[in-house]
Amino acid sequence: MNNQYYITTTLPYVNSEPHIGFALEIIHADILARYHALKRDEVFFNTGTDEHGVKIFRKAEEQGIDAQSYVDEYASKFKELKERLGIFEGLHFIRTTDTNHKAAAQEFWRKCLAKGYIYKKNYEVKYCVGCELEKTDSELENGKCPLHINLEIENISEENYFFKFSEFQKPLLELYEENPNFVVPDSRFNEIKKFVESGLQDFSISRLKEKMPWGVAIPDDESQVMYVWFDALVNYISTLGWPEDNAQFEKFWGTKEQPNAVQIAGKDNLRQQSAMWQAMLLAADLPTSKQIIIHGFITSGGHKMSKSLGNVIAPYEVIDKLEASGLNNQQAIDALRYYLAREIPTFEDGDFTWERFVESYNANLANGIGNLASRILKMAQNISFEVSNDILELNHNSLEGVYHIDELETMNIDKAMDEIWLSIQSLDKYIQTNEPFKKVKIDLEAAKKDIHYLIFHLKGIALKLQPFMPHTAEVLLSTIDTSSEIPRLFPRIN
RNA sequence: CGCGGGGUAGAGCAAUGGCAGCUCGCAAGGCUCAUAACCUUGAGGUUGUGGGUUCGAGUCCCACCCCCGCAACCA
Repeated sequence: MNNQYYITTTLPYVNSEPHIGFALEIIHADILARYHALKRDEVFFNTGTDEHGVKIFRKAEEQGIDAQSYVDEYASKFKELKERLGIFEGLHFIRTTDTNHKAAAQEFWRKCLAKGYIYKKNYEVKYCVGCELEKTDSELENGKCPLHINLEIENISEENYFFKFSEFQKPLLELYEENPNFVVPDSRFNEIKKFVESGLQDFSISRLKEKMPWGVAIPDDESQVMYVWFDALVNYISTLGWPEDNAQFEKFWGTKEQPNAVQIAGKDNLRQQSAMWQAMLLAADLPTSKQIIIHGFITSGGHKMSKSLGNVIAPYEVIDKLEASGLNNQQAIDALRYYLAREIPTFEDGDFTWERFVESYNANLANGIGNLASRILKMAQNISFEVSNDILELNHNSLEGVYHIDELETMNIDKAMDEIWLSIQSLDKYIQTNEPFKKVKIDLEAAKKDIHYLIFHLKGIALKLQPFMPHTAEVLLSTIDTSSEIPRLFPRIN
């Protein structure tokens, strides 16, 4: 049994406001982090912000402020996610502009360079004179800039540092071979295997400083800065204090014999996390990750969220809307957490619309757990039910000996919640079948037995809800244990 | 011949080759502890199209149609 649990999200790029897709990722990670903390594992939970690169440099220029002030402002917005989404207390938040991160990225670079995996090469840049910007192939249509069809694209050659990705085909395939659960779900694992099998090309990992100074300085070369990807990926270990704090690094990141790091990422990040970053770790002679969990995207009304479609959903917007419907902040957070964890399939794309949200909220939170708690607690109150010791002593470690949720061990967050809602349903059925509300008038002892059964199992449900909906779980637990005033967990909304 | 995922009830999804199911929504009945909540029952399907294999196909094979991603230095 492992006593250390490391989990990290990817770092969102700070060129826009927090997006509900990232809320999904951090909430998934949070559920796993909380789950392991409840199992008494020592948890290191990392997130942060990716702050270098040309896009940010330009945005700051546009706004007429320096890049550092620009990223400072955005980083604080992302830091707020912790409070605004009810994230785990011990969350570590790293910024790629942190001094220790930059130093770590440079040390990482030196290691790769020393091993001979970094070299210089001419890099062909496609440049649109009209936009005065570099363009990638995917941005071009028929070899022309779609915004300036009348202009020819110019090819400019510049010297960049390259990473010898091509040398890692075999090592990566071996890594995949030896770790049959390296990437979940299987469909994504197959996708990355195919990609690696099809051949790897070295990629550029630097930019000319004179054109784009907003990056980590390259050791012993004043003329270039690191390409944002290279420095950003290093955050997963710089957050642990690598390279200085080797003890903490090994404790949480693990060793070559026993890798320990779990990473969660969106499907757009499959290659970067499960191939490029792993190759970089191998190049630097460091342990690889243990597992990469790939989640899907949230669509909005069946379409990819995009600014031009105007269907982007911000997590704060959902919370504000719920508060306007009469929920308090904590209830709103748990309601959002519920939807993201249960209604969005853990490994697939899922849809978010306000209509679906309301439907699911009313069915499962208001009518489900909310109403169940309310009817059970009311019956208990009516007969002045006294909480017995076996109920008081019930805690998360007494659930089948230790805290354990099967479906969470395999990262099936939505399925884990399905199980909980099956229990909720079965308690509703129990009440209907046994009718303790009738027994009260005929046979008080029998009614007490039923109510004891109900309260006991309601507390079990509350314990299982802890990682998913921490506030709801806490309210339920304290209400049961202290027989305090009956809360209305989730009022109906419309 | 670029790669991958998908098409099943109004919506969202599930079904080792063996009676096509679940949740929401909808309708009827029941119950009164509860937040017009809860329980039971019901309606709703030619499983994208056309072939094939098989005693038997949503599932396997072939062809086609449609949708959605990705197509690598755009993080």
